[in-house]
Amino acid sequence: MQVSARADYALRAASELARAKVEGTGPLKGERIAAAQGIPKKFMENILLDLKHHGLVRTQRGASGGYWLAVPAAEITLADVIRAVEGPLANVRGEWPEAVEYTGSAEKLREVWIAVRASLRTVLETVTLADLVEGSLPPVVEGLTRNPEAWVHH
Amino acid sequence: MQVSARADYALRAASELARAKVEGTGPLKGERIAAAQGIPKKFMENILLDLKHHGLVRTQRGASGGYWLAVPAAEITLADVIRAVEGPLANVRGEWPEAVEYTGSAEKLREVWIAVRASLRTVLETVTLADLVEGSLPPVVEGLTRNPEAWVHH
DNA sequence: TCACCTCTCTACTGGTTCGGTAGGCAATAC
DNA sequence: GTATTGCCTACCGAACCAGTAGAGAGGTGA
Repeated sequence: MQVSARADYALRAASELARAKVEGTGPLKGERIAAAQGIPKKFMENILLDLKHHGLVRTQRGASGGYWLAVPAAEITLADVIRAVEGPLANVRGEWPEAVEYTGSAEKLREVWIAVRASLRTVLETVTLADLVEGSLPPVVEGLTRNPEAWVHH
Repeated sequence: MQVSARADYALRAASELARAKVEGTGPLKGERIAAAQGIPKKFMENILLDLKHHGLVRTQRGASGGYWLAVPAAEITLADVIRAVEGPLANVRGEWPEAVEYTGSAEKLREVWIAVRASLRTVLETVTLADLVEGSLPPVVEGLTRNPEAWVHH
């Protein structure tokens, strides 16, 4: 259950675009975003292109060009961004959780994967880019982070 | 956010061992487990060896040998099995969620990853191998699967 | 003691993915 | 027309993944 560099970079870049959107400054240049978040520039261009193809981002070329969000930051969830660059949020050996076949004592595993995906969604589909910019997460998510136990790795 | 073949196989094999434990039949041979779950035998031996090294499984060699759970099935969670074969449940670009540094508008991402990990844990640390065998998941997890929306992929 | 069975361990391999780079092309502004 | 910026495809090395191989060690039974 790894979060790839690609997904992480995409979210960081998107958060920069969200801030620019909220603050009303114009298009952000790739150079600026990459520098602000410490992302290799060419790699990030690649990633932002994916976001553009999925309709999350708009662009303009030329001297006064750059990138900006296609819709308000509050309408883009983190799940939207991740799906744009990585495909489905959760899958089992390359298949959708509901597509995997289990036999005998393992039968309930399918439902477990469904539950896993659902729990991922409750976080990633409720947090929006606007939440990142504002610095306040939705109550459900905030609640998960309150438990000190959540901050230790096992 | 992929579930690897290794983790999937580990859980399936473990569920077979759990059933044998609950039913009180003796050690299970690798051959039997592999056949029952359709797992390549040598690959599965490899995986079960990991489970053994982590103290989840005991073994005996020879004609009347086989594999069995080291502790009752109700005391082994799915998270235990996954961690034994894959390491940490969730990490961001190879690091623990709480170790990743974010700057500016991306700062809240760390808390998001913490929440993601916490939500994974609420599923994988509550379901035990005994639950799989009995065919009844804990209420919290069962609840997640009840929502029809959880069964569609986006 | 011998034969046979089953797990143990290390190494290997072929293929895919991942993170990142390169470079030419297309559009925009001045 | 020229400088600037994004667009797009291709490429590359390294790591990882799924699976295989095979010799060896510990058991059992005769």
